[in-house]
Amino acid sequence: MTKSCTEEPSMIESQAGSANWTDKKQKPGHEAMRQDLENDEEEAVHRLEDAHDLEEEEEEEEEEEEEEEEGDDASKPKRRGPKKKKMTKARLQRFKMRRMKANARERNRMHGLNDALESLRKVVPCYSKTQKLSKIETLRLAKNYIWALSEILRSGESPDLVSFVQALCKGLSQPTTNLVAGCLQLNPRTFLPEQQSHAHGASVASYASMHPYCYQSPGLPSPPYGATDGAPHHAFHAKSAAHAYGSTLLLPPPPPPPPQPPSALQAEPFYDAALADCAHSPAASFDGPLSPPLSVNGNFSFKHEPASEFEKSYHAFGGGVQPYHHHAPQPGHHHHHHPHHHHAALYDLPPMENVVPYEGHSHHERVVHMNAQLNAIFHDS
DNA sequence: TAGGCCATCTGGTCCT
DNA sequence: AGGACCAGATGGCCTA
Repeated sequence: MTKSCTEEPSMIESQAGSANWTDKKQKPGHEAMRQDLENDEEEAVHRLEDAHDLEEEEEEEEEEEEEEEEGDDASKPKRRGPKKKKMTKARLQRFKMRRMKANARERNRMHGLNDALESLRKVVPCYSKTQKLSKIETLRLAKNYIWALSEILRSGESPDLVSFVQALCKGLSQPTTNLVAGCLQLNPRTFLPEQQSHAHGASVASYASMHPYCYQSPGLPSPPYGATDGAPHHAFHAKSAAHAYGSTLLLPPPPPPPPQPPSALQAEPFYDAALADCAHSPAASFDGPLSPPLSVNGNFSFKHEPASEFEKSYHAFGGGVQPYHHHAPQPGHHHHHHPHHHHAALYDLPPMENVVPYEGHSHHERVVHMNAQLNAIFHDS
């Protein structure tokens, strides 16, 4: 960054409200604040735009001013390079306006990013409006989730619950791991090596057979892949699609959800929004146009990461004990909404009662039901 | 108080 | 030139 001494943006930092904005941040929630900021921003921009009319006149004065300045500054060494223009009032105004517009754009951009992240939260396990996963944990969980589902398609086998949850939790912080386990109603003790044999007794598919009505599409919605490139749309093609693409796994859309008994809906308070969305439109929980097919390359594929810790622990849902890295980042103890304080530490052998089901029970059931459906597809076709 | 998370501002870079 | 994207800096909020 090359700052000229005459044009010093940091000096402008008191611009029309940046100080006010940070002050406001203290009070209301972020959502309310967002609106406040935008209002303030608009106001200020308008003010500046009004002031813009004056610029033309001042512009002419500037030229003269600059000439003068050149002359009487003989004591200082002359600066080489392009002549720096003095920050006159008009220029200052324009700079402020540019800066404010850029700030507004940047805010909107970040809001869009956050909205996208929020929609991602809704389609990975453990969504809750009130207890949000952090951004980084959302991304990690989503990555694991994609990988796990891809693996189901690739192998055509139903993973056992423990392995599935382990896969989901790979690389997540301890609190989030607890959360996911609780969310999927998995006894955290089953993560322990000595408990593995018990836990692996029940497969996802067999669990699904006991909970046939719990699948709901928002948890595993019709994904945004495959619609733009002629990839198979019908779930019936899942197996062939997965095989056809070899190491680049493409996830076909999941089968349509089975009929929902009213009870299943009622049991899903934290999916209400998603369910409502789904009621209006099957794709309502997704924003914008469909994305290209998901490629499970790079981080996920065996081909590219043949010995990753993730893969090893997962090993085709055969199960494995998730190692706990004590240096793993702790996502924090987050505001009012952070989930981490609501679940005892998984690795600390909490008493069972400390690990409460996460805001209902459904996602796990959706997952297992989906697995059962995938299995049915694999074995019937 | 420290640390995690977050929103915002900011200047640089790249692209159209 | 202007917008999008990015990363660094800053400061607030929250919990342990």
